Amino acid sequence: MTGPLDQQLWDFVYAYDAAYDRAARAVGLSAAQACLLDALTEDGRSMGELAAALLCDASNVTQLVTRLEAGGLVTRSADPDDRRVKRVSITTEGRRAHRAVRRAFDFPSGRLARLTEGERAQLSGLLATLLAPEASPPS
Amino acid sequence: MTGPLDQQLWDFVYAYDAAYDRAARAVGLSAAQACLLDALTEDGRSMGELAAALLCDASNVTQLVTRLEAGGLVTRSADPDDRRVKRVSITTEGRRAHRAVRRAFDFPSGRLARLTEGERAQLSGLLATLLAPEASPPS
DNA sequence: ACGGATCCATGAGTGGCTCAAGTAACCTGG
DNA sequence: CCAGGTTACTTGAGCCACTCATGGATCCGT
Repeated sequence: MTGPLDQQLWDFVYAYDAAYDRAARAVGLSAAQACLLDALTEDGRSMGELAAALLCDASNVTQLVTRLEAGGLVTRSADPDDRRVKRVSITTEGRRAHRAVRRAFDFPSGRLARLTEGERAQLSGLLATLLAPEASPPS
Repeated sequence: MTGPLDQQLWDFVYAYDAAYDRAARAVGLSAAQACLLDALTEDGRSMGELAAALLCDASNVTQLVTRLEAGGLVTRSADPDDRRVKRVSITTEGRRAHRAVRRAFDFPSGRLARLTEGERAQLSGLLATLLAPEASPPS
């Protein structure tokens, strides 16, 4: 019993994803790289923290950071208190790229601008319901 | 001026994507492969039609179909009327896998079930506004 | 100081994706 | 009818994201 709403959701998510990908690519980044930069708003995060934030393997972060570092958007430095830990900092150019992606990613703001203030409030309420954590099953 | 609604949209899309990926992977497919099977509801589509439907390169479709064919979910056959064209058909097992993905992808139905009928109608209306094509610029 | 745990890197492997070049089949004009 | 252009797909090279297994360095508790 798959209704038109399911299709609308699919289409919306598809458009959203495609828009983000285009925004990142316009700045010369992949979506994953843009996400990593976004996770670096809080500067000086460790590789492990980034992996946790991005819900992926630490090894994946290593490679993403390596590529971003090669592009000069990010730097790696050993934590003085624990030399196992590498802290990643975003460079000035990295910050610029990050802002450029956010600017190019005009899909949400552009589309939401079609709604009235009241409609946005409605949507926010509906999303809050949809996003609420699952009811946890009894232990 | 990025508000909480933007964050909610991001979170929703993220959860939606992750759920689809998990559903596909639970059946032993990638998201892209599941999408291709989904595009094969209309059977006997050509490679080119699939590429157009998936908005990707024909070469990409070749590889996806090759892998799906190796898994026995799909077959390739030359079109008798135009031997350049390859028509792709979904096999019985392919149909089964496709149904399994749709069943495992319970995110939309599960979450939408939290809404009342009226709320779903609201959401549908909002999405219709958000998804409407851009106003075309004057020629 | 030893042994286990933690953090990260490396290497191998899979897949998705793109572009450029190739091949086979079709089609059209002379 | 056949030469040349077009179309449909494949192949190959290359990049990136991602995972898993392994390894090396550092830390920490006993």
